[in-house]
Amino acid sequence: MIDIKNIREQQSLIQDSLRKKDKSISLDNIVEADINLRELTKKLNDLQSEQNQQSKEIGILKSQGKSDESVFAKLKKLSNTIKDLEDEHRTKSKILKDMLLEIPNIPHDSVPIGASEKENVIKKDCSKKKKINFKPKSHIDIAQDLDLIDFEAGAKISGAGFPLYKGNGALLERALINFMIDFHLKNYNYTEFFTPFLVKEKSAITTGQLPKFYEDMYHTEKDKLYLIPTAEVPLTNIHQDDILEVSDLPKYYLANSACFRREAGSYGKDTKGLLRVHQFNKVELVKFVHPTSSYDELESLAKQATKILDLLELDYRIIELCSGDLSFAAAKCYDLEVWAPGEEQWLEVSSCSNFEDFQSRRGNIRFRDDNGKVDYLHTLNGSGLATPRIFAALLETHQNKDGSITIPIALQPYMGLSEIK
RNA sequence: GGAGGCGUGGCAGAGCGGUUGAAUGCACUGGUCUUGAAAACCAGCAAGGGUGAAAGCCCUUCAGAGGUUCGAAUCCUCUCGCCUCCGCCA
Repeated sequence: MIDIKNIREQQSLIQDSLRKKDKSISLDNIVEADINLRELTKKLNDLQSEQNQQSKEIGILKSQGKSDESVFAKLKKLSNTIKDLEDEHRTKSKILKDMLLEIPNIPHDSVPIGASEKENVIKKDCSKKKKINFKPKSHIDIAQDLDLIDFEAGAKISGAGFPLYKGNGALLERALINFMIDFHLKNYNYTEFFTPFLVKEKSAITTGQLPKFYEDMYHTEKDKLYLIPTAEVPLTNIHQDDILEVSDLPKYYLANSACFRREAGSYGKDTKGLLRVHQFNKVELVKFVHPTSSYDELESLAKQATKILDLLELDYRIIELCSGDLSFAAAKCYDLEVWAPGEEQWLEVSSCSNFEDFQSRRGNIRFRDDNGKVDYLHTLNGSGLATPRIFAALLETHQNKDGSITIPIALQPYMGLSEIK
């Protein structure tokens, strides 16, 4: 959420910035609603002040046994006027807040300007272009040949997009998760969590999934809970409504979780295999940091995630997203993509974003600085990493001509195997 | 699912429907004292909004949302959370 005060003071500047993300955005309605609301607030405050004062006087008189009931009728009228204004105020604040919740975050100045993913910038290509001197199979064929995933059974149980990992496939999935968690814990100062997978609406508003992307989320009708699309949601909301001490920052949190995505609007795209599924596992990294350090933290976050790819011996590149491709809540974002030689395409396996104070404002996550001043902190998150596409790229990259898969050395202790055949 | 209890400032814990944003204690911050520290003593110590150059002034907030009343932390209703007992269950 953008601070209404900023919008008020520099509407055109902010609007121009937002249009780098989405050309159709206008702040006119918001500014008008804000002016309107403040007028109402002032009127209401004045009346409340009057009411408070007069009620106090009555109290004093009464304590002296000199109560004068003749003013009651007048005050009753005032009281009713205030009630009406309060109703109006409530309604109008809610409307303004709802409008603000629909406004995306402002892209950072360093973000390249562009309308779509075509204008994303390849920041670094770290692929070694490992030679495969035979026609590589797709991960779907490999998984079927080695009996790692039963897509049909998954579809029977839950529908398309719910892969059923089996045997060494299930083992590989588990190994990947454990390897990644251990790597982050061993090398960086993270606290591990295991979170709820269902969250309240409020939590999904904090991180920016709601209200705008309601259609993308699974939710339970009776209890009005939402299945998390990423552990970012519960992790970030750990500090909902908290005021942290500056000495507690930065805080680094990590969790593996199942992630649930309806993928509404992408029917027919990547329907086969592991490239786009409704449920997958992801190790998520979340940072709560001081506002002055958040861009340094973003660089280190992205770097950290790439180390996993190095250790898994995968070809990857780092993409700097252009303004038009930035997600709703992000001010700046790097995507990591791995090369899948069977599919012959780059697969997004991680998104590392700085949200600045966008989420902290929504979730009321603040810190007290050295001077005792309270302010919103900055939040970041990054996948470290999402398994299904890693799983796919790993099979396709490390396949051998005889159909077997060589397990990267870093993963072997977790598999107890050096190859799958 | 049934029965009951509870929810007040960073924490603990008062609070008769009327200057209660809220006693008191602890913690914290500043000061006095001390060679230094501790102790003692003094002072300060919520967040949000509006207005203002600032000091200040005004408003809101005692889990959340409504209601009663001239006036609500205090009374009523609902919701949420926590605890205890019973039932069910991994």
